[in-house]
Amino acid sequence: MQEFSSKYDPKETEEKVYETWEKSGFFNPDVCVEKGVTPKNAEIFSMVLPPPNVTGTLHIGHAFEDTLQDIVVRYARMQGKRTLWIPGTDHAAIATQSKVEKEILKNEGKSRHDLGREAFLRRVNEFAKASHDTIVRQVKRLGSSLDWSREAYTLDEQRNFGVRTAFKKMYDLGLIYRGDRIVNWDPKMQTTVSDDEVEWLEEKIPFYYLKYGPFTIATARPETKFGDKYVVMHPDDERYKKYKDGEKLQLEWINGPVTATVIKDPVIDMEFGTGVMTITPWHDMTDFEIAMRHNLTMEQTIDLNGRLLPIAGEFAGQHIKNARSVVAEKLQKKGLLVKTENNYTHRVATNSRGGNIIEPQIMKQWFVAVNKPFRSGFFKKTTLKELMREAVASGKVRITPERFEKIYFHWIDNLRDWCISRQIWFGHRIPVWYKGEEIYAGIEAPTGEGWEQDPDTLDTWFSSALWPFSTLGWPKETKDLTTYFPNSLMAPGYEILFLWVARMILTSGVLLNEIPFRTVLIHGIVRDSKGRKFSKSLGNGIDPLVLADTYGADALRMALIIGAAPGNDIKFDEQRVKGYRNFSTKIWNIARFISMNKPESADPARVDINNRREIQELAALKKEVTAYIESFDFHLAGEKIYHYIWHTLADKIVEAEKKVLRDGSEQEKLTSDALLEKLFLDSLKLLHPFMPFVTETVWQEFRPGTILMVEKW
RNA sequence: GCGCCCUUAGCUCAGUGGUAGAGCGUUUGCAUGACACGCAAAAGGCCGCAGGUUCGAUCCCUGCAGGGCGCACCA
Repeated sequence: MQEFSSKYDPKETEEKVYETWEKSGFFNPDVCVEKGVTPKNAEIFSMVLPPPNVTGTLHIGHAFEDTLQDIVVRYARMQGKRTLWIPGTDHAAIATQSKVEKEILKNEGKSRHDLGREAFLRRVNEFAKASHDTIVRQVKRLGSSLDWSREAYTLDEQRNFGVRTAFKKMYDLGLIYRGDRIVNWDPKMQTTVSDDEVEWLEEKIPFYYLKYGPFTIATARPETKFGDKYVVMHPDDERYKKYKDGEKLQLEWINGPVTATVIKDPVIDMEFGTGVMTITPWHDMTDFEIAMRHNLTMEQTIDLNGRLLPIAGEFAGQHIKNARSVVAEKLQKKGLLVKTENNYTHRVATNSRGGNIIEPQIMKQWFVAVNKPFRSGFFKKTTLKELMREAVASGKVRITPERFEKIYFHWIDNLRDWCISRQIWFGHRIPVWYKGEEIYAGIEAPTGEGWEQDPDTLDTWFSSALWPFSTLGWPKETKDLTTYFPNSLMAPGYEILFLWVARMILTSGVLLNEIPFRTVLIHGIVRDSKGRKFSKSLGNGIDPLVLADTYGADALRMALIIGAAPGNDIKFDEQRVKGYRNFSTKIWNIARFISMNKPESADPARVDINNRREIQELAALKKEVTAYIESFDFHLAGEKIYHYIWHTLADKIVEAEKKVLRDGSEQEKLTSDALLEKLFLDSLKLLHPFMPFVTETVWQEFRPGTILMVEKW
């Protein structure tokens, strides 16, 4: 055994240890089988890393997420399971594109159009590659035991083939369609975004009461109402009983006389405002639905750049955000403004990627139909919505903590068709070609002249949705797919339960007639010490690598895990990392103590210690820790083992050993030493999933040539 | 509006149907065969409020208050 240095330096040792693991090949379950570490018929444990976006670097939330997973994976591996954990990264279409666009604009004053599609994409890919390399380095630094030989990227060749295949299959089933529907349009980024990517922000604005013929209507957005020619009220509203559904009225409006039609619809809230409103179906989701129900004509008022169209008369060409006050002014001049309420709380739709205001538009886009019945071998006749619900309701997929199942169902109930086409360049090109009126959807381009591919790309979540099986080689019937699918576990944060988890269940159900994973372990968000989210604008970011370098990745892992009950947010406090750094040192010093005081003739095999109380105590602890890990209560498991090592093993047993060394007989010394070493090494095993680096380092000092990572639990 | 969660020691949080635990912090000793990133000890809590179930509730139920979040969306 080597001499233990007086101080444990995590920074120095951790990188070396990771190299040892990588060289061993044991991150790859097939190597474990080949080398006889894992039996061929061992139970399977498989998982895919939620792929980090290639938009820069990892933050502390990734460190938390990766640690959770690494604990499960290391535990499974030590349990003797055939354990696979696949790494990868996500191209994150819109997020990455907008990041690069901003950078190029800032540094070179050029837009993506100045560069052109091809040159711009080259730039984005370069950026993505650099981010990827940084991310991989970071993930390794934190100790994640991933099988790098199977690394995937949501935008690589293999995954692109999967995306095209998925699109084609769902198109053939009638589950992907092209249609004119209202979508969330970001005029600044010039693209649609899905409902789940819209973020509603509150703002205080004036609320206008306007004279609309015999009615008074209330609105927060007079600047959109030029084309309003339907006036809607509740069928049971006594106040407006004398107006009949479909009745036509002549009235004076912003730019002159219009013919208005009365519509009766029960969505109207009689209590709100005056109980009457006019509708703008082209630019409002609710209005659009009313118009669809009553088969009304719809007219565009705002163009795709956010400017008013000729329908606005004298205001045509004005940007929508400047129009409100001038339109209100004109209304007042015409005597149409009844009153203004100030300080009205309004919710504005913004794009969560970039924060621009959303102006809904009716556009021809590609959608996934969630309410359309279709036939599917396993699920019989169903809809995607039912399929998603059924997978969880039946218990085939278990979401834990359980409360997230309720949230999941609630979301499904309110789900609308998913808009999957984006007008950005970076991403999977939609596998559809046009020639005049002809449309061709296929995995490969059609033969023949004159076909032109759809210029749009797919929502990034469309490719992420395939992740649990695209990483295993689907659509090819690979050995990996038959061996490792469905995945045992998936461990995402609750903020992507809908964006991602639900959609993986969807695609897997349609394309493979199977659930993508058996268990979903949901975790919370890491917040700063004041409870705020980490964000660039607040500048409160903490670099996990700086922490790992200062205190050790082990310490960072412990600080993130202990005190974090499943699914709960955690407030991050650097003090805690420091505390667990001290614990690493403690372990190092126990090792030092044992090696310094080892009797010359020590041979553990010669002494029988099986009946010792301490052995049974540790066995009981092992049982407890195991149960906690099995139930995903890592915070309890980690605390237990931490407490045992420090306050029992070090404080009690090591102290007792000192007495034996001083006063005991030769035989007592041998027994005591054997006992101590056994207890120490066994507790290292229990701690290994949590603090893989110190435990491995110390283990290899005591058991040269072996690797703790693949020792039996 | 519908739904989910939280309220426990100064701080951050675990936890259990039998009147409570950790880390950090605080106080007091201590250079004791590894460790001051340490050792030994201590102080500190009507477990948000009000009812109910129970032999017994911090834990289960109901209501209330405060805080957080999700969905829907109010024109």
